Amino acid sequence: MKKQTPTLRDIARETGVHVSTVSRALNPSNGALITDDLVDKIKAAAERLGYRPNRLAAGLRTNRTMTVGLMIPDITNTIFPPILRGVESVLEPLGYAVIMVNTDSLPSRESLLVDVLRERGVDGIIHAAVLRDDPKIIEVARAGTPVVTVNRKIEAEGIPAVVNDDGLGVRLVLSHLHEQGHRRIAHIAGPENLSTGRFRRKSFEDAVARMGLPLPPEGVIQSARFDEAEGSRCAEQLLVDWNPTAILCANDRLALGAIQFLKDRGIDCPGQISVTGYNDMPYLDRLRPGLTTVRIELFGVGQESARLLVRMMTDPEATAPSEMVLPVTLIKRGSVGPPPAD
Amino acid sequence: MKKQTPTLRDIARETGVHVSTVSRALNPSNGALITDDLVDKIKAAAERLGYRPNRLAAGLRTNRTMTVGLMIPDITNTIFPPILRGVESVLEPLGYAVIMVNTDSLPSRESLLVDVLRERGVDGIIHAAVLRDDPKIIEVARAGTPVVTVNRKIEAEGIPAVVNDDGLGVRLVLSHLHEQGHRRIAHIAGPENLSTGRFRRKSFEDAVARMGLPLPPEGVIQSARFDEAEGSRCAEQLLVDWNPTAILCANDRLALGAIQFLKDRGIDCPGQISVTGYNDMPYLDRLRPGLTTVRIELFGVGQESARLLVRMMTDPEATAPSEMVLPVTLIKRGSVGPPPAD
DNA sequence: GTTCATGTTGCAATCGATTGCACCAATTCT
DNA sequence: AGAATTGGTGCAATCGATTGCAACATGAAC
Repeated sequence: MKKQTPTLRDIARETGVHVSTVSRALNPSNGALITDDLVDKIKAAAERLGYRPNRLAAGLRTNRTMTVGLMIPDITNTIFPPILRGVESVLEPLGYAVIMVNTDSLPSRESLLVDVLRERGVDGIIHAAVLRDDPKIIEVARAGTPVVTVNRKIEAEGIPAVVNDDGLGVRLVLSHLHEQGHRRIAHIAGPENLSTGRFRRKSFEDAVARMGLPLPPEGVIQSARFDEAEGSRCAEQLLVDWNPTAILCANDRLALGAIQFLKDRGIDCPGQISVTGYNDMPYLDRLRPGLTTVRIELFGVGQESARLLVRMMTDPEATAPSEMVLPVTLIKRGSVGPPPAD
Repeated sequence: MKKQTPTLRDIARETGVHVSTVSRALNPSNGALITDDLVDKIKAAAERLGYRPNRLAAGLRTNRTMTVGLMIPDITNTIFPPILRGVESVLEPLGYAVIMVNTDSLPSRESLLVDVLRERGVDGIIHAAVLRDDPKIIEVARAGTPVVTVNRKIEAEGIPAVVNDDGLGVRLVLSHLHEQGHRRIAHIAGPENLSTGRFRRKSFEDAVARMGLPLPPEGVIQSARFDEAEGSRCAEQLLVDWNPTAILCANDRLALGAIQFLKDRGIDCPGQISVTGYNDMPYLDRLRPGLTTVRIELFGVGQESARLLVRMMTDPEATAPSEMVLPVTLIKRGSVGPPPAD
């Protein structure tokens, strides 16, 4: 009843030649030249039988499966779907499939999932969930599997990274706030174990210092996670410890949480306190107030990382750029206004 | 430099037994019993060498790759990430990996992507992007690959489907609108080639008829896509052709588009026209007005479909239920109010 | 008419794990 | 004590595609 999928053998029998000939006819890059007539005949037979190559078998022999692994923290986080589509947009036309896994930013899961990918013989890994300390992926990269990191980078390890220009993004927001007249600008920083969190914080502190603005230790609050609840908590903390006129948040979700907190307290945004986000999640323009934020190139980041990986996979000797920085854009909406007239 | 990953052979050499023994020791279900001492010794050696099974090789022999395919229209559509996580939450602990592909609801892509999955020997497919006419997936199912459809179903084909109770959802919304006093209720229907679109429309028409409400042909507008632009277009059309006091949209994005259109025209929602959505996308509660909608169980749908698929994959003889209907909830927010006092 | 180059195809090993079967040893049964 | 059972392990074929090498045919060169 269930008919077996046809193999090279079936085509060989059908056309009266050897399987190796069929293999070469169907895959010109494989080796010797086959007579045009024969090639046509074989291709016709393959078509007729509905032949589909068995990538398991090919992969076993060649060590190339035409599948790549994509590791992200959590696909329900709105910034990742566009990245995935970007990755797919370059890999799929080339014949690659992608196995995606969610690490939830848990080291234990990450380690486990790397194995899941390796067992399936992925040709390379795009890693968008890099943690501060990440021995496993480094080991994999050392063992010869091409690895590209996205958004976050592994310090000092020769693994290429595709990132957005976070330094610029933070400076753009800061300048905007400064122009509006803000001087006491606080920061809700992202989790310490994520390089985005650390890097944006450092960019903030550097830029603030360079602009000569005041920044007491209480002016920066460390969040534990990139979510709304943490945003609310940190905003409250800020209001207790300091009295900023603006809060620059390390991402949109923290900003949404902060704004929610202000609203609950009856504090007007942007009337009394301005708030900014980072990433430009979808639908942010429909909120009240619209969130002023930094747009990063998600799709582009996905594309570039995939292109980089393809280069590494196809030419192991190619020297990959260690870092690729994509531009960012400041998106002005309603959550920023001039500070209250004291 | 690049060290080869260890194989069964390496463990066999290390422990002085035959590879088949190693295989059996590491995989008890495989066959005969091995002495406990030997098992321990082999496991220790495997651990020490950092052995990871090569699923390609195993899959080639057994026809089971512990990989499943997940087909969705577009992961950037917010309803799909939770479904994916639901699927993953049951498959991953069982050792399955998932290859996800985006069809963009294009028949050509769908057909191609089914092949992408089959070439990689997936053990089953969860299909959340079923089109009205879908010969390819039917063929695959007939050939013996377990297939489960999600949200949308293939009529009359014995392929089990996991769906939300759309009939109930539509009735809940309609009753709510009716209670608020609405009598002229229009519908922006989803694309005709998607079963969600068709089914919700039918549910709407049936329920409206049963409630004895008026429904001229102009009261239902057919959208071409589930997106905001279509929502706007259809809303405009409705206002030209009829004058409803409420618009029941086939999904949230259509509703958002409709509301945006009303806002642009200076028509108050819900003051002059009430609007409802369907699906309960994230962040809808933060919009102005908050969107009244139907919450469907996305994560749950993912889980159930995965459970169903696992059953089909592990026990080919098991009779799968043809359909599994999950409950829905009406979520009341600000976009619905009483109709204007004429 | 050999010899040699060239082009085309077949042969067989290989990738790593699984599994039916054979085999041997230790135990149990009669 | 000899036969039969059981438990534990090895042997070798197998899954489907790839690929180095051998083999052959053809035609050119001398």
